[in-house]
Amino acid sequence: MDAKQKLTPGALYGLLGYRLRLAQQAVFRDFAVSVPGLSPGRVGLLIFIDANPGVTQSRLAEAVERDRSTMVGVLDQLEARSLIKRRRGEDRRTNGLWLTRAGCTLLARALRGIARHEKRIAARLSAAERRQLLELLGRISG
Amino acid sequence: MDAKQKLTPGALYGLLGYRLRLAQQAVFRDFAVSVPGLSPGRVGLLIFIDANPGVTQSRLAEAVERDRSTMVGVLDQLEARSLIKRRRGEDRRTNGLWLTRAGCTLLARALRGIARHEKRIAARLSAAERRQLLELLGRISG
DNA sequence: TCAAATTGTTTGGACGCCAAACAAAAACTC
DNA sequence: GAGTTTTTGTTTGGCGTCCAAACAATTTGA
Repeated sequence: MDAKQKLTPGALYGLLGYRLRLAQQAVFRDFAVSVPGLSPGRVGLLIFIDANPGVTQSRLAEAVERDRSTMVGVLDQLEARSLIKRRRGEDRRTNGLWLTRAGCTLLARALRGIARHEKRIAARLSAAERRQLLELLGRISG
Repeated sequence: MDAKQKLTPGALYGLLGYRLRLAQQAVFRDFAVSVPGLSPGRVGLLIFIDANPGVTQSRLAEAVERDRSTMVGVLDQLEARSLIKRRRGEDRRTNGLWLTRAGCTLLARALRGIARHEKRIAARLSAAERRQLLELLGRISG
């Protein structure tokens, strides 16, 4: 009942994958607080569509490194919430993607939340450290 | 057909959460190749149980920062594969966890796979960089 | 002794990953 | 131009992980 026996982390704590998961979990939790109602992944899509209006589903999926088939359901939901619209392209296989006005508005709000979020996260890192973290992460992503 | 219009990443690429996801995805993909048949999370559990035989479900969940309720199903599966066993503790609410012999064997094999995996990942980083990456990730995880 | 907390569990929901298949449309090949 | 191949969006199904709320059994604390 007294002191719980100490837990030895074993090899676990030295594993990159494990440490990445812990970090990502912490970041996502903070994100959820700062940007309610929109998951990191979804905001990412909105940001990307905003920066590339008319982008195709496949190219979007490729750009954010997600599966084409995963994209369908997510976009369905965003469309159902009237945040984006699809429009058939001249290549009639494709759907072009645009933000609706509501989507723009929500994105703007989300971006303010993200700013707070990033600020809170970055508070634990100096600017140089933050930059280097991104650099090292980039090296790992290939 | 020629040059696809360039996609501008927008604010996305500067976001820590996004970059963490990309890195983790890359690491997990490589992991899946190096350690077939066992997800990173599950190997983590085996490692932890091995280092802390008799550990309780709740304490295990807490240690690896997962939910108690998530743990149940995963442990069910590991037990169904005869990799671990549960045994009721003297506090009769608890289940103590141990690796079975098969679990030990599989873990040993997995650890060899992980060694290859980490080596391949670490190839993109110097030892110092790797150390610093872990340090920075730790800072973020809180 | 009685109320409160803990443990494992179930249920239900959400998100994201992947693989295999399919029809429509476009791009190639001959 | 006819026929094959490729691409695109889609559906389906499965897996892993996360979270919240509830519950019975058990232990702890008042």
